[in-house]
Amino acid sequence: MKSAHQDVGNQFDSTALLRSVNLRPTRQRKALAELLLRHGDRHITAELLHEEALRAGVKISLATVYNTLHQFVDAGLLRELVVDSGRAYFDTNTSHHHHFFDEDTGALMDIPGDAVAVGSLPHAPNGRQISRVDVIVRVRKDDA
Amino acid sequence: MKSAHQDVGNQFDSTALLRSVNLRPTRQRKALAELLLRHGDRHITAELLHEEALRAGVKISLATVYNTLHQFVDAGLLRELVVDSGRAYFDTNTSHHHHFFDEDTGALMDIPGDAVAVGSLPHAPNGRQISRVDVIVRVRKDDA
DNA sequence: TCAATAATTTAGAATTATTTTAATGAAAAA
DNA sequence: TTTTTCATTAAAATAATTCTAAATTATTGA
Repeated sequence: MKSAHQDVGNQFDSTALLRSVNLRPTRQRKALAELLLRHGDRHITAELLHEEALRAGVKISLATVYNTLHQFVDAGLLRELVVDSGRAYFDTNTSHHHHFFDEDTGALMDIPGDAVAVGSLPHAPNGRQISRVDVIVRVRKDDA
Repeated sequence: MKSAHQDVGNQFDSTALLRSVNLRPTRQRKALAELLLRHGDRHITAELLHEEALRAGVKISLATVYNTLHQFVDAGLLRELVVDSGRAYFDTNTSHHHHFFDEDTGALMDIPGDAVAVGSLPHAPNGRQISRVDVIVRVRKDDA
């Protein structure tokens, strides 16, 4: 039998995590943090995460999923990826790395380690500084 | 006085260009080809190109601008860029090069020559082949 | 040259992803 | 607790793009 407390057996302390980035540990934010960060690296859209939360029995609106994802990005818990226009992907891996993007399926994959090396960057124009370098390796079905 | 023929003094033959890629040289397609390809490299959105066409006195609908941009991409006359989710940019430079993206202003700039070198690419997963490698160097106002 | 055919354009409706609004509910501070 | 502040939500609003079906225009072949 399940205990009466809402202990779902999460392996990390989402409350502490949220507190550490100055976000109130609400039911919704804890649930999303657990869905997103419990497992290893994930690439997900707001829409899909919302569906996943609902399937997991979490009552949450799509607007809150959007809000929360953006707050997580601001807090450095997630990184936002732009690979096809029209939808935003969120990546739970915030360390420096690049991506494969499958043009046929829309799937995103991390490129392992430093398998991509960007040599010699140009310097940024006028009063600008480089904030990030994104490398997207687009792949598609082999025509062979 | 202007001649009675519709000779607007374009420096290249848009009709021939369109024919060469199997697109009928309609009034609208010729006008867009001229706006896009007359000058050097451009990065533009459908919305902005539409406004520019209207300002130039070309009667054309936004739907046609979208259709035409995609046809030009398919024909290899343009390249579509994805840099911020929500809007698509089209680049008149179809040769191999990369981009700066100014996160503050939304401006795109070509990165000159081979100022960016991508060393060692990983090979594509399973039955996939690499179709393109995009490098986007995101810049923002200097915090200094 | 001209009708017949096929391709293109268009206005407007529809779609998709996302953001905003204004009201209600929950967490932190007093 | 009570108050204050922050978060959530449903629903409406917005933005970019695509679709639809009708009207127009380009090309082809007599």
